[in-house]
Amino acid sequence: MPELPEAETIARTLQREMAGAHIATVQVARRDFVHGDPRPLERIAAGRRIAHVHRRAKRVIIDLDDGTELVFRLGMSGRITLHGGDEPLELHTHVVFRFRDRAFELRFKDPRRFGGLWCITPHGQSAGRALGPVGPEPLDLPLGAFREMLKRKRPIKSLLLDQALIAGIGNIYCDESLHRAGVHPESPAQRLSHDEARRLLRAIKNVLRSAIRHEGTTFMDYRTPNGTPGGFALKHRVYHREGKPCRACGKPIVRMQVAQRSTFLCPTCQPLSMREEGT
DNA sequence: CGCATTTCCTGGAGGC
DNA sequence: TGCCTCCAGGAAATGC
Repeated sequence: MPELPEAETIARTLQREMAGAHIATVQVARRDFVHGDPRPLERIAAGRRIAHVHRRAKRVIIDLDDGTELVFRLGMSGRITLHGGDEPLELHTHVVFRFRDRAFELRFKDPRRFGGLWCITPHGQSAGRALGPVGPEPLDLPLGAFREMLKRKRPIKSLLLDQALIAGIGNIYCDESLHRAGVHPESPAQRLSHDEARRLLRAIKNVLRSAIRHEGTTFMDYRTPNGTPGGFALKHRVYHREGKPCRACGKPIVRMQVAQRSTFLCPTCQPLSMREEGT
């Protein structure tokens, strides 16, 4: 389940391996997986050079030398991998890039197809489904702006998962951050104290930075582009640990539904925030 | 506007 | 073993 740290890991790997690469050909196996400029991606990208690879929110973005942006949204089962060209195409491989000056090819596969590839050309027609609005990057977010965001009644978990408000946090890192901050996922956002808000933002940044250092989290699908799993699962304190002892207090981790998502928490370490308004 | 619910999709897990 | 149902998840669409 690629969230911000997984996308960051993929982007860094691709920037290291692919910056400067000359695209020879592009193969699109599923036309409805590609959005944006309606012209064929094969013709837009072939012959271009990869200028830079970076990340925004959970998206991996390849900048081409003519200003075209290729935006990869990974959904939950999306994978970008580098393969020797002689390896057989895996099922659900929707787009393949081949290069003049690289031995391997770049493949984008996504069995569940919650992801997609957006081709944004500099003066191109912006047809097709557009990308939704994206909030600020959490790693750059100042406390003041974060507290401004919290002025809503919604459960804090549903707010942290809202990409239009804050970018890149998914189910795993949301639960981990809330536990580290000692905040209950159902706490109304506006009921968090100043100290809870400060702890939560700090926890989000620490969890994301730590996960990036470990190259992300691997439960099932996710791998770095070179095929190695991420190492962050070992550090999980609540996610997928229902019934197991809380690493802080020893009481069992509880599972519940919040914001239509499976949610893991320690009710002892994460009391509901009850601050009265205006205090 | 704000928030909840439904939908998309496949593969893996669990029941029998 | 094999078949069936259920469920995970991000985010857009729909409903109230």
